[in-house]
Amino acid sequence: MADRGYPGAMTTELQPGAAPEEDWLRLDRQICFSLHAASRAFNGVYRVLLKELGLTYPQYLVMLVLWEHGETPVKKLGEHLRLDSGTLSPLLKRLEAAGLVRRERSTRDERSVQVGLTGEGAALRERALSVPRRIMSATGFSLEEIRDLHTRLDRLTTALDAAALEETPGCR
Amino acid sequence: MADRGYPGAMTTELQPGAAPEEDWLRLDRQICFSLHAASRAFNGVYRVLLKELGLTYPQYLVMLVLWEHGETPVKKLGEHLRLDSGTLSPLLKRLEAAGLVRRERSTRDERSVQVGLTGEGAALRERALSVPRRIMSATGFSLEEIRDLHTRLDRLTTALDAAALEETPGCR
DNA sequence: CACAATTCAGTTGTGCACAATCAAATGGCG
DNA sequence: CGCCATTTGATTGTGCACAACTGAATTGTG
Repeated sequence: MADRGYPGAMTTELQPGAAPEEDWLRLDRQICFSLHAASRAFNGVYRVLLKELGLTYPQYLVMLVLWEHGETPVKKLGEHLRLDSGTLSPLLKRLEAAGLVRRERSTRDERSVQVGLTGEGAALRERALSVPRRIMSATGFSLEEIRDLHTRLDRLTTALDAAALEETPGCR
Repeated sequence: MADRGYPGAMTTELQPGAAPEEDWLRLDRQICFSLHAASRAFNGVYRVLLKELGLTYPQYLVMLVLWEHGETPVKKLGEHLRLDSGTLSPLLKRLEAAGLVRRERSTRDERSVQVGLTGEGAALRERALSVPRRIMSATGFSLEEIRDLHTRLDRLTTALDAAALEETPGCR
């Protein structure tokens, strides 16, 4: 414990191109790792808050989409949340088993499955209203800071997604 | 796709305390979600880069610790990475099966298991040296931006961890 | 119409995250 | 010594993430 801080910061002043690759290895761990850790820390707080709603964090994300947009096909849910059917199918079954959503095949296109809210699922929204404020206060960040962080993270995600596509071996 | 931007930004100007809780719900999705998405996007890029090393991202994190600190007990690994034995035990077994690490019970304290590098595991470090630079370039961020982001994320993680402890029902 | 390509959800398999529980080893105390 | 709390890793169970594959339905093309 108590190993916060930059392990590379003590060795060199890190001018671009001047640091040996050794230092990058150490700094790197801090970059990717801090994001990883922040994501899990967020998950931990949500876990506590959402337990009283009977939701996991990804299930909460699905409910947010349904509360905002109403009935939605699985495909669209996946686009909103960037999740594929391998993740969504079992997750939606659990939400259905919990009585929060309905799943039924579209009559127009038999390939599509429409996901909608049950009365219970729609009612849960009221109890979820306090969650965002409590999360906000848990971060200790101001609204402006959160916005700024959000902008940076979105930029990061866009860049990383693009890089992953270029880098993928069978894709050039 | 193309739903980047703040869904709440069009409705109100979001002065603290002035926005109705409805808007918080929507803004919230963007905050937690952008972090979640960034984390998975990072994971995606690492997945591509690390495939040629035969490592997953969490396995790479373990190797980073071992390359930096040498032989380490499981307990210490967990503290460095904030992971418990339920995650580490099977992960380490896979690394052992891949011939990259050794696991052996300490002779001093039979409860402790020391994890060390094999020759192959130590040699892998050379091939991993280029990873951080490639990740850096994938983000498109400057060193300064990365540092700044790192600082914010660490602050966020610390605040969230503290909040989770306070919020935990059986802990007050 | 027939047939190939595409779209969409589901299934399977692997791996990570974490809570809960267990068992063995250790160390302290009477 | 005998007993008990603590430490430490392992195990089990649930749920998410994602790749690869399956199969049904739809669409495009000749």
